Amino acid sequence: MSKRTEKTIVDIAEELKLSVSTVSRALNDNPNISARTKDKVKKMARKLGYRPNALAAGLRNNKSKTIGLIVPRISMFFPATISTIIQNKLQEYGYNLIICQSNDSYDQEVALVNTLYSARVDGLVVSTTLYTTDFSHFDVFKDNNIPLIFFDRVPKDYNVKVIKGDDYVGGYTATTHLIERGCKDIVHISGPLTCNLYVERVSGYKHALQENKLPFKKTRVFYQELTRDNAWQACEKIFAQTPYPDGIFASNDTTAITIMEYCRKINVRVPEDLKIVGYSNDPRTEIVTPPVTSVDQYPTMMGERVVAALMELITSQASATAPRYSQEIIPIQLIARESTAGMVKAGGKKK
Amino acid sequence: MSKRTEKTIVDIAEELKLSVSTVSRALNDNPNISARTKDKVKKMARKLGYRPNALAAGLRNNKSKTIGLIVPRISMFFPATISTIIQNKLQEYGYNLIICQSNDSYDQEVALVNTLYSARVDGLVVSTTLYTTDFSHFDVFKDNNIPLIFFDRVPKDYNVKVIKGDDYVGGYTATTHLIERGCKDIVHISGPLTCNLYVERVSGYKHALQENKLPFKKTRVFYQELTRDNAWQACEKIFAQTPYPDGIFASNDTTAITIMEYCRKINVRVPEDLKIVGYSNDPRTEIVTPPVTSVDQYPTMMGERVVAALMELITSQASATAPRYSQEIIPIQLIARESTAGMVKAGGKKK
DNA sequence: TAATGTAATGCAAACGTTTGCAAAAATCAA
DNA sequence: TTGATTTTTGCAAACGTTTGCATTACATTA
Repeated sequence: MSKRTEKTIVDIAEELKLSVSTVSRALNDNPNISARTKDKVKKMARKLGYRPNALAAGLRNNKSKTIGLIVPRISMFFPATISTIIQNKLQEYGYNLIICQSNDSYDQEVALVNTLYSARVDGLVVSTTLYTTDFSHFDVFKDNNIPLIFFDRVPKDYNVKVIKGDDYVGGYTATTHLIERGCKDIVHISGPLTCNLYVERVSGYKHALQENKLPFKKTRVFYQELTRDNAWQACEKIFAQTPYPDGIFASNDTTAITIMEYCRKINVRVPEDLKIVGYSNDPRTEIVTPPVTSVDQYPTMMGERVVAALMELITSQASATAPRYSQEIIPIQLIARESTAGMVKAGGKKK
Repeated sequence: MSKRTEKTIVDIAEELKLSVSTVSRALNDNPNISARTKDKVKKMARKLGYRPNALAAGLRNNKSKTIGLIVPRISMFFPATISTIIQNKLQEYGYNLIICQSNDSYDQEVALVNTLYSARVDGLVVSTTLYTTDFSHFDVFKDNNIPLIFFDRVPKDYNVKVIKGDDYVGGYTATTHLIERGCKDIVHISGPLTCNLYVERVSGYKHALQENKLPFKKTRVFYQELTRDNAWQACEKIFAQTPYPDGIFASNDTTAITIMEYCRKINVRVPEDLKIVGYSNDPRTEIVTPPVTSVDQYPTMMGERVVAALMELITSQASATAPRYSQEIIPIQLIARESTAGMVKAGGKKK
């Protein structure tokens, strides 16, 4: 193939009548190489167009200066934002990031974990699939003491470093907000309970109802992948019979926005007849009419904390005594917008 | 560090009293290893928890089974969608993808190109910075005959494989559409002209005007980074004096949506008083009120073509005779929505 | 000038694979 | 059985770095 132009430190060494070790040290600014030699070496490196081979260095050092990231999909606002932060922060530390998407498929996740291990990443950051309940495929990383961090969608009962949102409080806050605005019959559209964060949000929802002496009705909670299609279908069920609910707490913004669309179609007014709260504070919540109340998860903060924690793990890797797991909780904040404005009318509404 | 649990093919070989070469071949399904040995080897590999070291293999083979991708940012709809496609497709071919963001900074782009080269990626896919006009930092890849593909934001006057949208036709179609809907005074908000695709769209805009005997006025074209803030500021200028335009062709959807927001604030009705066309067919165009007409760029098709082209380059790499550059153009399609509905009123409008 | 200490460089092994070539083992025909 | 094939395995070098240890060059002091 190519024109054999790949220069190595050996070429530099020969050119300069130095040994490869000296060249290597010079390029790495090793203190016991004289300034003069360093200079010569670097000049020659530039002149020859030398490019370090990270594979070789990685093999020798047993570290790749590369971090793996697995998220369900990078096209969703929340993971996308976090990926961006992680990527940019990591770059500052001189690390590359291999971003992978599991597409919410357990099998793909397993496969990715293995190839990332093969790539000898120096750390792995994961937000799991909706359906990951067995985490043993991550054992390789634990067993080999390679930094492993989960964020947002984190494992239950698997000892590991975790950075998550305050989902219980999120669910509680969203529901309480609806109640404060006068809602008495609140539907909750949740993700599947295989994913623990939804369990917590449901639990927050439930407690808010209890605290306000409102009944928790099983028929008022939906568990489904939070896609547009599913949201639409849920609406068809919800509005197939009266009484309509007067509030909906949706566990993501896609769902919330879709519900609004449906409401427009069937002439249910938001917020007058129905109040809606979404989750994640996706920027789309601001551009729809009316703007949707949502729960901000501080993705920037979460991303920064992930990188900080990762770097701690990496630097403390030698002292294997440090606890390699802990749970860190990022706060949430409810952003009230028009979709939950005003008080609901006394009598409620009907078809 | 770790507990020295890293098993290698040497361990397998010793355990089985075979040579490492046999083990290596067995694991790679080399045809002249007997089925029996292959079986034994694979079983033992599993038993020992062997994980191939991609770095070592990469060093030896001079290929990393990894592709680099540089995009301005993965949080924007178009590059995000394409990245997703590329990632998923590449996975099928057994390649990893290192996704990097230049954040539209030229210096970062240069740095990324270098580290990706160091990582010895087997190919590089790029959508450049808005401000990249010198492409010499990509020479390393060309010189070493490593597959290099640009998409969407592609270089001008730099011989390389290019897959781009039909931006001239896009600009032309969007403008013609506005004219057909009755607009006579059309503002165009373009990206900076350092990025060639905007040059082409402007040129399409211009020709559409000419063809319809409408004057091209310099004061009616804005060149700016297409952010929300800039869009808002542009609106302040545009609507600071009468007559208002009756149509705006914005070169991205963020801008189009922001304009609509501004119009609502100052009580300009869309589409009655002003018609708006965006670009990229971001899903947000569908959820705003009114939905925004936009130009679909078929990101899925583009992503698939990128991967296809990449694979061609990789497999034909040996035969360095194949032309390593060419231009492929992905069609566009105007998606008409409410923001350009109806005919504009005869007399036009004013403050 | 010799002795001593320090600063700078070199040697060679190692990281875990793959692969061309040579050698051994198995198979077959006579 | 022997020799000729064919199938299967092994040897050893190579990929481009880094690093512990040994060695050389230089500077300093007596």
